[in-house]
Amino acid sequence: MAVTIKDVAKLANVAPSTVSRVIANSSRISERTKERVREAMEELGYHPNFNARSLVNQQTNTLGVIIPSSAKIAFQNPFFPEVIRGITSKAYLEKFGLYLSTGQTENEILEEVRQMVQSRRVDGILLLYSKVDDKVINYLIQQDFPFVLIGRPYEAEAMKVSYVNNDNLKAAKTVTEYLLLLGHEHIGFIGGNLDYVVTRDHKEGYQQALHKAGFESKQEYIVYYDEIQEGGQEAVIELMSLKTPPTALVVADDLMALGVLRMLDEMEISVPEEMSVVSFNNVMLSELSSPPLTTVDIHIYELGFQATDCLIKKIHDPKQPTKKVIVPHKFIKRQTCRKRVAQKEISS
Amino acid sequence: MAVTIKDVAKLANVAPSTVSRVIANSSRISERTKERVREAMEELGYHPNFNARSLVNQQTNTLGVIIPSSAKIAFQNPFFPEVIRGITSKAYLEKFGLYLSTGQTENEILEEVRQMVQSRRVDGILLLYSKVDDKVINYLIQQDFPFVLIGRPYEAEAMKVSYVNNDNLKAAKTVTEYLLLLGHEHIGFIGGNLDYVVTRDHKEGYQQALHKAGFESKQEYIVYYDEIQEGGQEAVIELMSLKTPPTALVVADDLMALGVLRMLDEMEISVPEEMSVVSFNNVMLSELSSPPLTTVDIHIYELGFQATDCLIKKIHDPKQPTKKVIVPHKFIKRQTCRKRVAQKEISS
DNA sequence: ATGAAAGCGCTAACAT
DNA sequence: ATGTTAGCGCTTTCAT
Repeated sequence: MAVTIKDVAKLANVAPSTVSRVIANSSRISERTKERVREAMEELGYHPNFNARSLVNQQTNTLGVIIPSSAKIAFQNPFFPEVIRGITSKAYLEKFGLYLSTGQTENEILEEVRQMVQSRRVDGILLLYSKVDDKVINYLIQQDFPFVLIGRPYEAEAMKVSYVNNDNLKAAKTVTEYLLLLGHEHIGFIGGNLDYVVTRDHKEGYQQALHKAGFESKQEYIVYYDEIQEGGQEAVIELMSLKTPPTALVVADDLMALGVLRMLDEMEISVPEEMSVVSFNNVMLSELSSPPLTTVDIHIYELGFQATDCLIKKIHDPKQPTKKVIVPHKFIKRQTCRKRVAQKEISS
Repeated sequence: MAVTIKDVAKLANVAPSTVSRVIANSSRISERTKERVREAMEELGYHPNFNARSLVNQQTNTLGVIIPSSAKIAFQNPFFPEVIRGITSKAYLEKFGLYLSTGQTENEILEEVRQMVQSRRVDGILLLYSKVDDKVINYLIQQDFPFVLIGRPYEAEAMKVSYVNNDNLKAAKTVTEYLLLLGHEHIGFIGGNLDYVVTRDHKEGYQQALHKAGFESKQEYIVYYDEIQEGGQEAVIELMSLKTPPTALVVADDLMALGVLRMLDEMEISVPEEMSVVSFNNVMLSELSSPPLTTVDIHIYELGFQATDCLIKKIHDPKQPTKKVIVPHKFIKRQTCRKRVAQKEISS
C-alpha cells in the first residue's frame, strides 16, 4: 500500500497528529520538528490520501460540472469547451478539482446530480445551461445545495438562484436594430431550442427591436432549430421559401450561422450582398468563415470564470446572498452585414 | 449531517453491517430483511457516502482525464470535446466518474497528475494527447499506474504503454497519393506542432507517398504551425510565396484547414479550381465550410470510447497485457480537391 | 442469516 | 510543543 501518515510519523519519530499538523502548517509545531517531518515526507514520497481527508473534513474540494443532456449536439458547439476553459482557470487557482457529468439524457443527469450531492462527491455544482422548468435546478434549490447557473433561471420563483449571464435580450435587440438601421425590413430569426432560456431572450430582444421600429414581428420569420448541423440549413430553406424572403438573418449562434452561410452559398445567395447575417458568441471559428461573421462576443471564458468564482465563494460561505452577475457583451462587426439594396436594383 | 448507514440500521432494526450487505446485495441476507432495509433507506433518502466507500475500498471509480497544456488552443479544437464525448459514454456505462485536469502549463499538469495518483483520487488516467518525450507519460510508467494514451508513445522504450490511435501515417500517405493521382506535383504540407507525435506521423506519410511516386520532398513545402487561428493563414502566405507555389495542400486538421480556406479566399485563389485541400479529423464543421472539406474521418468519438474501455479493463485487472488499438480511418471526399489543371490552361 | 468489532487514512479535541 | 484518542462512514473478517 501507499505510504501513510503513520509511516511518516514513525520515520520522523513523532505522533501522526504531529505530521497532520505539519501538513496544515500549524503554528504550534516547532520549526525543528516541521523540518524533520518534511524530510521524512520527502524521503518516503508521502502524499495525503484524498479520500481520507475528504471524509473527515466533510468536503472534497471538487466542483461538479453539469453539461446539458444533448451532449452530442452541445459538445460540438465551441461554447462548452470555452466555458470549461474559464471554469478550469479559476478552479485551478483555487485548488478545486472538476468532476464532469457523464449522463446523456435529462433523467440520467438528474440521477447523477442526486448522486453527486447526496454522496458528497462534490462541494458545489456548476450548471452549464439554463432550461425552462429544469428538474435539476429545482432539485438543487430544494436541497439547498450550493450551485451556480450559467445563464439565468426562467421561473420567477427562482429568486434564490445565483447565476452568471449575459444580457442576451439586449444583445439581440441591438443586432436587430443594427440590421434595421441598415435598411432591412424583413429580418428572419433563427433561434435555438425553445427550451433554453437564451433562445427566449434572443427572441424577445429581436421582437422588441422590431416593435420599437414600428414593425410587426411576423410568426413566419421566426424559426427554431436545435440540430446545429442540419438546423441552419433547413431554417434557410424555410425562410427563403416565404413570399417575401428576409434580406437579413439573426442567427442563434456562430456554429449555426456557419451552416446558414453554407446553405446560402449553395443557393447562390451572396453574403453580405444579398443577405446580411448576424450571430452570437464569437467563437474562434466565426473569424475563420468566409466571409468572417459579424457576431456578438459574449465573453464565454469570462462566464465560466465568474461562475466558478461565485460558486467557490458560496461554498466557503454558504450564507452569501445570491448573486446575479451580468457579463457585458460586445458587438463585433465583420463582413456578413451590409446596407440593404432595394429589390429592383438587384433584379435589374 | 447527512443520513448514514447507522441511521438506516437503527430504523430497520438491524446492524450497520447488515445494511452494508444489503447495499452490496449479498446473498447471505434474507429477502425479508433486505426488503425492510431498503424501505428504511428509501424513507430516509439514504445515499452511501462516496468518500467513505472509496477510503475502505481503496478505489474511487473515477478516471482522470488529462487535457494538453495548450488548453487555450487545444480546447478550441473540436477534437477534444469529441473525444471527451466518447470517453463520457463509456464511463457512464461502467459507472465511472470523470475528473478533469485543470493545469495550464506542462509543469502544472505534471504536478496535478502526481497529486491524482499519489493521493488516490483516481483509479486510472486517460491522456488525451501524445507528445514526444512527455514527462507525464514517463512518470506514469515509472509509477506503474494504470493509464491509456490517445495517440501513440514516441519512444521505443515505451513498449508497455497501452494506447488507442489511428494509423495517421497511412492516412497521410493515402491523401497525398490521392492528390498525386489528381496530377498534383507540388503538394504543400501544413502540419501541427512538431512536439506531437501525430504531426510526425502525418509528415512521414506525406513524404513516403511523395518518394514512392518518385518525387523529392522539399523542405520548403513543409511548414508547421500550432496556432490554429493565425496558423493556417500564415502557412498559406509562406507556401504561396514560393517560386513554384503548391497546387495542393495537406493540412493537419479541419480547423486549420478552415483558416487556410479563409486565407485562400482572401487571396482570391479558388478552391478546388486552383488549389486542392485535404485535411484530417472530419469534425462537424468540416461539412459546414464553403466548400465542404475533403478530409479523413478518424472517428474521434471511437478513440475516446475505446481508450476508456481499455483503461477500465486495465483497472479491473492490472495484469492485462498492454494493448494497442488502432481505430480505422476513412477518407471522406467532399469538395476541396480537384484534378490539377496545367498552368497554361489557367493563365491563358 | 445477522451482529460485533476492527480498520481504511486522516483530523481535531483533549490531554500533558 | 507534542502525544493520545475518538471518530468521519463505510466494508469486512470473525463470531454466533
